[in-house]
Amino acid sequence: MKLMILDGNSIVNRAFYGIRLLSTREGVCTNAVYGFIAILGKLLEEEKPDAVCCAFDLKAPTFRHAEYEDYKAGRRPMPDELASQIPLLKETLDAMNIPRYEQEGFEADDIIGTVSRICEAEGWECVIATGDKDSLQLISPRVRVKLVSTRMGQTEERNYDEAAFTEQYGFPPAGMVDLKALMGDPSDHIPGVPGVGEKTAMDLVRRFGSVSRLYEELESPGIKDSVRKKLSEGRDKAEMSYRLATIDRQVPMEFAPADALRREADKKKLGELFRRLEFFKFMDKFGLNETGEGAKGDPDRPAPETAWIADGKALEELTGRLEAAPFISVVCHPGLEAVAIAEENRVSLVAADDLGDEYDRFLGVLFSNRVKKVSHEVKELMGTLPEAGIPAADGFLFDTALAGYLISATSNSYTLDKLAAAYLSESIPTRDAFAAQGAFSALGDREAAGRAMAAWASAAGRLYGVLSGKLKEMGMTELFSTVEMPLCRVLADMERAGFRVDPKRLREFGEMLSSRIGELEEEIYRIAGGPFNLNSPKQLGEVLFERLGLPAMKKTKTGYSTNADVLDKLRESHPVIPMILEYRQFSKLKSTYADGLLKVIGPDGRIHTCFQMTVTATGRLSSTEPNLQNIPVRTDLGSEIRKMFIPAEGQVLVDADYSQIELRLLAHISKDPVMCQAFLTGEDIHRVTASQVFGVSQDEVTHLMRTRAKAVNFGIVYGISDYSLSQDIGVTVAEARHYIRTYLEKYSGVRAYMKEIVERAKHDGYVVTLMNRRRALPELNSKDHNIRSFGERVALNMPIQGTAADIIKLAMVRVHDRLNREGLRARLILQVHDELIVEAPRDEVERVKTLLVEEMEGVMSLSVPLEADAGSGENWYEAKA
DNA sequence: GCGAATTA
DNA sequence: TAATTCGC
Repeated sequence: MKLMILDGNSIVNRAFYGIRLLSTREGVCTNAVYGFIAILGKLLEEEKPDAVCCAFDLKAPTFRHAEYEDYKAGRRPMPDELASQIPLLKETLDAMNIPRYEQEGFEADDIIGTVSRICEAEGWECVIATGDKDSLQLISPRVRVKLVSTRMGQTEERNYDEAAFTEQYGFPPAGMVDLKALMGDPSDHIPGVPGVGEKTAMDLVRRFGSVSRLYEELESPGIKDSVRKKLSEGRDKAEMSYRLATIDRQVPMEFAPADALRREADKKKLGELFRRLEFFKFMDKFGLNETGEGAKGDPDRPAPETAWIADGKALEELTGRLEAAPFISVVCHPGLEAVAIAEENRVSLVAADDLGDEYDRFLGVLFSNRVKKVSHEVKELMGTLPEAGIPAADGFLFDTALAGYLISATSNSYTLDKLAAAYLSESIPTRDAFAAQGAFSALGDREAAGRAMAAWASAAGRLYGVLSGKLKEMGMTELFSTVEMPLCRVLADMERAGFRVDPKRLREFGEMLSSRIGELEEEIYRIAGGPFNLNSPKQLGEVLFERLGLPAMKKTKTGYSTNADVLDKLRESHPVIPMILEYRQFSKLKSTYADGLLKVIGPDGRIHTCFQMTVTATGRLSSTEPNLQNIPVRTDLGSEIRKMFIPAEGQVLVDADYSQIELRLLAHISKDPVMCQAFLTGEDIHRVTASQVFGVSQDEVTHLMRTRAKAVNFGIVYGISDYSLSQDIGVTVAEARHYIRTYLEKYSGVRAYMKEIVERAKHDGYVVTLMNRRRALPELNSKDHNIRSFGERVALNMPIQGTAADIIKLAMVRVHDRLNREGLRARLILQVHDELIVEAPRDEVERVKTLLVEEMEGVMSLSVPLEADAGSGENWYEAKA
């Protein structure tokens, strides 16, 4: 029989320092518990012990403190982020039915020593899992030690039995105590013999076997005089150290190995705990995801009655109820082969195969404005419905993903199963359970898919109650229903419309780039003295800083930095540098833009980006597959790409953008008189800033001053640090700090705002935009100065950037609405944070320009005007005024 | 500062 | 995964 005993404190420590900080969406730190469970799982799998238990230290002083007051005095206190996890870990072990032992006056090691002694006595094999070497002294024919370490989230371990130990140390395990008695252990504050280090101590233990023998034979000629002197002077210390280092194997505790025999975990408790800690991976691993009693948040709630709608009569009844219900929730199979509809306490499954033509008619009613629906990822649903002949789905009350995002904008996913776990304490299948291909084909398992869809529909309906309550408490109901929900339709339409590109010109541009890239490559290899992979920063670094001997200025984690900043400083040092910079620019344009865009042109000759509504922490949208929000504009060559974005035949592109929206919002929010004045009189804000910061009149502002002032404005808006600002404008950190200080002296309203917003954020734990969009800021309470500073910059920046996001989103909803209402054929096709692009029939251009400017400027009335400029043209480059 | 894409 | 570069 085999027992495994874990050194709880030691392993949780390794886990904590070996895994980056993780926390739940409510900010509870979980990395140490997570790591502990991962390690435990691995150990159990490898060792398959018959019994498992865990030993912990207690805070109370031990017999060792009585012996030696400095004992462990030098230990750094446990960080709060770890201390808070210890109770969670103990709760986890309890739920797993793994006994834990702790004893006042003793350390975990003593408990381990005692447990292992009892095991030996009873003929059990004992495996000690720990991160510390202290336990190595316990090794015997029946006792092994597994030394656990974690590196970059990977668990590594070394096994020590008698043979392995003796091979490594050159003496038997018991000598470990003698070794420590001589060399000491700074981490435990065991003094050892002064002047005797590891080398000497190892040698002495190997030769004499033990401290007592050593002192008996102290006069032996084999000991150097200097060492003999140290030993004889340090005898007291050696003896005390010996006692401190010796593990007490006689802790008074009731223990029998059979007490720790493995038992099944308490699935209910463990499931609840893992849900709370958001350990969804472990839930699968521990089999806690089956819909059983243990998985339900509310055991009193009866499972909803689920039925397939198999005939016309049942369908008719359902249809009748839908229009009468205050709301229902809907989940669709991605191919629309089936839908699940949850009412208050029943779920109906409707499959295309069962109903023929009636199914399509049913979908028509279901997705009309007459049926009020809750669903998940409404924009995506709106994107698939046109394929089923429903181009204008309507009547969506609530999107659970969007609500989840507004409630906590910094989570990394808002899948329905995660929302159900977080807000209903309920475990439901993931989307794969029904979204897989072919669930509704002849060979598919439609029952299983139906069950999963029913679970989703039912959860979505209940999430509506919970999440809408939270939105209301947080004051975001209006933002949700006047901005985010309506935006689903706007974005779905924009995605479907797409942006036409000119593939011929794009290809030609790519070919031009290719040939220049080829020339550059050849020339660079010739100068560098041989070919290498230019796209590999690692190889480039080696060539530049080793082969060519250029001075390396910056390093990255893995080697030399070769970014544009670094290379630019080396521009004059070697003729190859400008070529590399040019190569970089060209290959970026070619791979990301020329080739990248060609790959995603649809059969309609247009590019359909996908707007993400739940990604950014500030409330902005993001754009993927492809990202149309980072099409080049800054350089002449890059902006060529914009000439390939064109309108449909007979149409024109209209482009409108906000002028300085973020700085205007800063002026409005901070009420800074100087900044407000600048915007009210229509001055050049960067010039004004330069004149303020450099203390000159506006006509005396030089180009360099304006550029730097612009960077400072930019820095304030994006919340960058003094360090990043110094990098940006190429001055020292001290100088950058000086600019910021002067800036805040001149714009004293901004300084006051900064102070106030940080204080409020600290108090509330979050910041909000003008429309009450929220971002939580746990960073402000960090003990790490860098993290706290980051939190402070976010506190300043998010209300500004987030309000800009609110404003343009509302403008989009209104523009979309007005284009439709006024019967125009013009369509919104793209948003780039402060810019809207509309494709308009030639004869609508002027009306559309006016409409865009009116709606964009009229979103809100602030203490400074919101200004938008519109232009038009035959391509994006031309249209951007 | 953030987010996306490409490349090794 | 890390480094780089594009946009706002």
